[in-house]
Amino acid sequence: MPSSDYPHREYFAERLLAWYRRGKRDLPWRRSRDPYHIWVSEVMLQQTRVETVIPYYHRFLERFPTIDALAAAPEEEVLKLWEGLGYYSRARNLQSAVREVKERYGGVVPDTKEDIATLKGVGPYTSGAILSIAYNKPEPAVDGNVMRVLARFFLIEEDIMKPGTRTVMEKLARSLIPDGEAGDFNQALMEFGALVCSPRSPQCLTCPVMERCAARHEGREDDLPVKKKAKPPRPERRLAAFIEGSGEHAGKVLIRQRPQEGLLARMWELPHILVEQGAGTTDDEAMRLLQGRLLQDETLDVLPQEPFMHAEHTFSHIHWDMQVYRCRLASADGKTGGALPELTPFHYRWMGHEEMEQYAFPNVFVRIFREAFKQG
DNA sequence: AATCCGGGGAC
DNA sequence: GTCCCAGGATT
Repeated sequence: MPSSDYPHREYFAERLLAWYRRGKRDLPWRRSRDPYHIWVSEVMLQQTRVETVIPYYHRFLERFPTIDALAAAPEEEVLKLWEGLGYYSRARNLQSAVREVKERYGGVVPDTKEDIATLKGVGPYTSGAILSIAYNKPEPAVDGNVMRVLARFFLIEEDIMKPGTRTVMEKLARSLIPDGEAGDFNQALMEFGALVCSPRSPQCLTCPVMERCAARHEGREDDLPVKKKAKPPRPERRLAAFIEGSGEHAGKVLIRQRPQEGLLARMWELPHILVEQGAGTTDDEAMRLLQGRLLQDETLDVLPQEPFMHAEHTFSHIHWDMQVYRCRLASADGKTGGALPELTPFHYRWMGHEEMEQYAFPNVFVRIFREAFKQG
């Protein structure tokens, strides 16, 4: 159905815009007009809450205030500033795209859909967000929030997980933008979704457009949007080695860097192995498995000593159940400086406690280190 | 169309 | 425990 057939479009847009201007939140990126700053905020906000992003946004722009600064930075430093935010390819893509802007566009963030959509990590949402917020161009910025709001007010019952539904939403959202008000209107839509038309128990009693909300009239605001349920994360059992050095490496812990691609790409971690679900259920068996597999796969000769701690971590699609064992190196003299594993996908290194700030770790390992160093 | 890619907060 | 969030890339 054509967007022009949806009723109360003008009412909806004007009321929402007025609501936004009456009491919009004072967010850090709303204090800047720099398209680069807007861009950074939008990438950080992908799948991430406003409150989570704020401290990262400040730290990131303090260190990389300009496109030139980010373009010139070492990649590890960018990754370290992203530590804990998740979806780390966002950081790599952002830096890659910033370098592209510097080289191809003379350091000016493009202001056309065609150009900006070619940048790495800039999809339909981020493209529309930058064009509308930074340049006030009448492009829709449809995220999960916007789809929820539109699904309710206009009673759209298609599954919002289907790509086709997104197209419908984008057309409708485009048709709603008041002349010359793209930036504020798009932000109004998202702010409204976050504060009033929330996923669960929407605040209909304070809603500025409740009178003409189709879902509200049908009493179905709790049933919309329709969204197919995601598959549960598959369980993975992992055994990790907390290996403390001796001799010249006394007081240090052996860490390794993950491969260039895939899950947690280029992040650092404790050496660990993936075992079958039923395997290593007793500590004795687990320690045998750990020793055997680290030797076989990584040519890393360790002697597991005792269970150290247990850690769980859930990604979108995987659940890690990780048992950590305190280990010693098997080599008698402890001299392993030239004998760290090679010819594996990982890069090994000794790390002193005070060197943690140089390496980016997934949160599950940050938690383990924090607990380990607390014990001394 | 389905899967991969983090982490945390609200309930 | 459950749900979902200011999504994008890859296949």
